Amino acid sequence: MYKLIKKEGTARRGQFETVHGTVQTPAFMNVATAAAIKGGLSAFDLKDNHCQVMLCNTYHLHLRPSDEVVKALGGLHKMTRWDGPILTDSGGFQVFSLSKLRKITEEGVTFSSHLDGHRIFMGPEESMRIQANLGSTIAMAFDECVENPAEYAYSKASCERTARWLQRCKNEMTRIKESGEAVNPDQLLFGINQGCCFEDLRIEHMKQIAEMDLDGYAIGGLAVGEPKEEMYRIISAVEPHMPSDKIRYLMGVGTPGNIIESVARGVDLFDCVMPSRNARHGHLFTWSGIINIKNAKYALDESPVDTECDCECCKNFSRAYMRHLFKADEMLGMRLAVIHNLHFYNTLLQRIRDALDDGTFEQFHDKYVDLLDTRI
RNA sequence: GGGAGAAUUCCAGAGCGGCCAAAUGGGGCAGACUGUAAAUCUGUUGUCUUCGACUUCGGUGGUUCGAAUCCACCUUCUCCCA
Repeated sequence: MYKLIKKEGTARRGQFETVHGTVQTPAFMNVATAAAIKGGLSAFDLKDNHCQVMLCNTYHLHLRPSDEVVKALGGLHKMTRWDGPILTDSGGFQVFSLSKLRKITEEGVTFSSHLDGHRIFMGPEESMRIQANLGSTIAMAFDECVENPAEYAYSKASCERTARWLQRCKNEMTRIKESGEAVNPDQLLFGINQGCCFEDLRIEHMKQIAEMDLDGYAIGGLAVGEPKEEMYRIISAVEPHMPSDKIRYLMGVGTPGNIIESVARGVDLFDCVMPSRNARHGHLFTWSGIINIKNAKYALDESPVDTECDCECCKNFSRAYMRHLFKADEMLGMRLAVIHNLHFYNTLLQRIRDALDDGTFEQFHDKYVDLLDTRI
């Protein structure tokens, strides 16, 4: 359950209690789509790098190894050896990202598997059943993430359908818990706000789902191509209508600057593939801006990736060595890079919490909001 | 000693008279990435200030309106026979 500790303006410092531990917020969840952090990291690496919540994906795990197998293995926690909170994404984002391979109806969505093309049907009930089998701490409602830009009429219809799907999610989760078949009987459910970039749709939808007494509220469908000013505008429009006694999660966001700006607008929880994916591609976050470790200028640079960082990579190795590992295509380079970026993001959120505790978040914001997103 | 073949832009390797500054890989340089179909994708890679111009395909001559492509010789390398 969410407990607000302190506010600075709209920004919130709080904590979120779950059966798998308490999350200090604002927090960043580390993405482990297929129950592993891409780049070769395990749950133990996440622990070492101050990760609070691991995020896994319903769709991917349903395909492989299948949620029945995960259930047979005792659930995600036992399988991955991660003992903290796990949030499972519902598969809703794949409605968006697999857009060329899908068909949406009131019942749900028919996908083509990205692995072998076979047809898969997933609706609210299927998503809830899969997430129950996975045994995550937090299940996300099955929603439609509408692409941007979108027609108003389509956004409205989609939004209303997502609201109906949410009720079905809630009903199905209740049914599963009552049946005694859930891997985690205390599994929480978060609802997801949609409405594209239309403030009235967003607000109306938010008011509607706020009445459903869910365990947390997410803002979805942002950072999908719209300018960041649009994203901030929507967050600020929706925020006053989000229950203040519930945790708020901005899905799929974002850059360090996006996170700082969104915390300022009242968001508590984030996730993003950016730190891990960009790390695999050689883009590393530092407290002075973003570097591309593959650039020739680092060939003889013996300084660490970031002098302020105390991750395994920065404590032990030079930029020159990291560049070499990337150019030589050595797995170690990628692993160290992912460790560094996740450590950076988790530290970023720690510093944000510290600033909120000290009442100095505004200064922190002004110093870092642009700096951290700058390519150097 | 005799014979056969080959030399192409950073590398490998196409090209075999004009559509060639020269395919395709690799390498190099750079860019993108926001609830992960992503260890992926894109651009660029002779010189000059863009259109365009200029100098390139071992070397030197030659044939031709035109040569990386044909001819002669030279150089180097590979292979075969002694």
